[in-house]
Amino acid sequence: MTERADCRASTVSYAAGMLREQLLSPTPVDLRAFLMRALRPRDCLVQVGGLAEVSYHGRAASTAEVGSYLVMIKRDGSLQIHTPKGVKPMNWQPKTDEITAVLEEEQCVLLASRRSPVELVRVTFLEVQMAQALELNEEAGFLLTGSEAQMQETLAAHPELIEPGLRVLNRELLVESGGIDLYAQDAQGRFVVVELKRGRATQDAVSQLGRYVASVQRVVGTGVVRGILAAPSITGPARKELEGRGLEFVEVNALPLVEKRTSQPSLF
Amino acid sequence: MTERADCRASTVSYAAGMLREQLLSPTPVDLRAFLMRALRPRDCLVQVGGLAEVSYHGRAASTAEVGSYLVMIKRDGSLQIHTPKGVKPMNWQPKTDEITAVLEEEQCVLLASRRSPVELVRVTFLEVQMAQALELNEEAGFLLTGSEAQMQETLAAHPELIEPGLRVLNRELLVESGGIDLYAQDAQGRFVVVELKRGRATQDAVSQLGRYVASVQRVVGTGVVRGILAAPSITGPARKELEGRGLEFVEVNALPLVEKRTSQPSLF
DNA sequence: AACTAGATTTCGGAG
DNA sequence: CTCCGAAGTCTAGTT
Repeated sequence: MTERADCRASTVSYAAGMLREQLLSPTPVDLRAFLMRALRPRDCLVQVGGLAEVSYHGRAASTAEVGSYLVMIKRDGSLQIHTPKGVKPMNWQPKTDEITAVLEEEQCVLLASRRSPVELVRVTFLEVQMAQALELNEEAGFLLTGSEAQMQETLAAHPELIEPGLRVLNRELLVESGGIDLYAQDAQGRFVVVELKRGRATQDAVSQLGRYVASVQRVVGTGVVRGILAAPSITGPARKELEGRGLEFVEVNALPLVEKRTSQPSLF
Repeated sequence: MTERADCRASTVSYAAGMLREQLLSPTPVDLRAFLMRALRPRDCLVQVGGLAEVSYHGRAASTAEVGSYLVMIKRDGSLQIHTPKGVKPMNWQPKTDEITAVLEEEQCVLLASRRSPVELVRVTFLEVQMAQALELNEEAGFLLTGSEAQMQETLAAHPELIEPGLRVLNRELLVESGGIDLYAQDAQGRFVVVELKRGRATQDAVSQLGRYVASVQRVVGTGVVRGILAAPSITGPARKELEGRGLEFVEVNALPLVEKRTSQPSLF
């Protein structure tokens, strides 16, 4: 108890380093002041953890009863409210037009609002244990491999991986119903629509391919238009649907095999 | 500088309260010990912030150069690595089968692995500023309004909102191609497949409806099967596709009515 | 602003 | 375990 009383006053501040400021068990008044101070410059990541009540009104509406939540506000004004489980926040706001902290009935209330769509997240802090402002400044390069875009690049350069004699005419060709991943011609000169999926292909992918083939068919007229779904695998129902529609499946891998590392012993 | 030196040693521990333990600028050895200690019981939320390098191998592969990141590990073993921007973490793992901290070349390395799919997130901490274990235990009720499920409930009870004389036979009727939101019969006794969307209906929704109608058609045989897409609005191309397939669109509102609160003045 | 489609989508539910 | 579909999906790209 005395410890907690002590904590109330404790504040850590460093000129340099990552934890710019931290309050333990602040009063509503102190918390509000902290939030205003920490959020204003929009240059650090702010977190508040403790007992709170959360409501959201916008595209839908939600309420969360009093519980332990961790609120995170990033420099770009994005907000997320985490529960003890799961990657996905309980409530969030990708972009905020206005974010304020007010005092209401002796409690600190965080309001994050957005126009277009009109949305409001409201967090009522009842018993805050920790509030901190983190400096998270060093941004660095990030590289992702294995996306569908990369797969498209590879297959555009090596269409023989799909079928011998295939020649790619277009990538991302726009037709009325959307964008065709690869538009090609086969060895017999027939037009081919290729739809790529980086993961297991579903019925949705078959529908997509079907739409594209129909669009091309309308333009091409009488000639035969083939449709190929290229993916590492396909679900059972999707295969049935595909075959029923006279479309084809070709197995291709999104990730070009990971080389085994011989330099270091594997940890697992 | 002296402050930072002081911090190295600083440790906060409380029997009760939310911040169970916190280290500022720990050494790799201390950090590893902390992580093992904090992660083992799987009863608190662990965060580590500082300079790190991150790599991911699994469904895709990614590498992030040395930068400032905030690592969050929840009780359920989910992991997320945040940059200063955006709701979505740079790297994540929804569930982890094993999570360990090891010392490698004098650095603390966090390894989070998963089978099915095989995935590994690897975080090499170079200069940690803050590591903390938060108690985030009070779980509470969460209620979301305006979901498609609620819309389905409302319309199942009041099918006349879709069309006079409509009688609902089934909700979530499973056919080979998926689950039909509402299966009904119209005033003329024709079978009706209703697909609901809480937002603007797209071509995908039309495809979905088309698949369901086809499935029912195969079962019913000769009789006419109608397909109705019920949503607050529909995109242009989706409407064209819909009409081309002989399907129908009915405008319904997702959110019934939000009661006005008269007890408190609105904040906006 | 509208529309499309990808995503390491996540998450939950049914079989 | 597979499969399916919703989601306040988010996010990026194009018209």
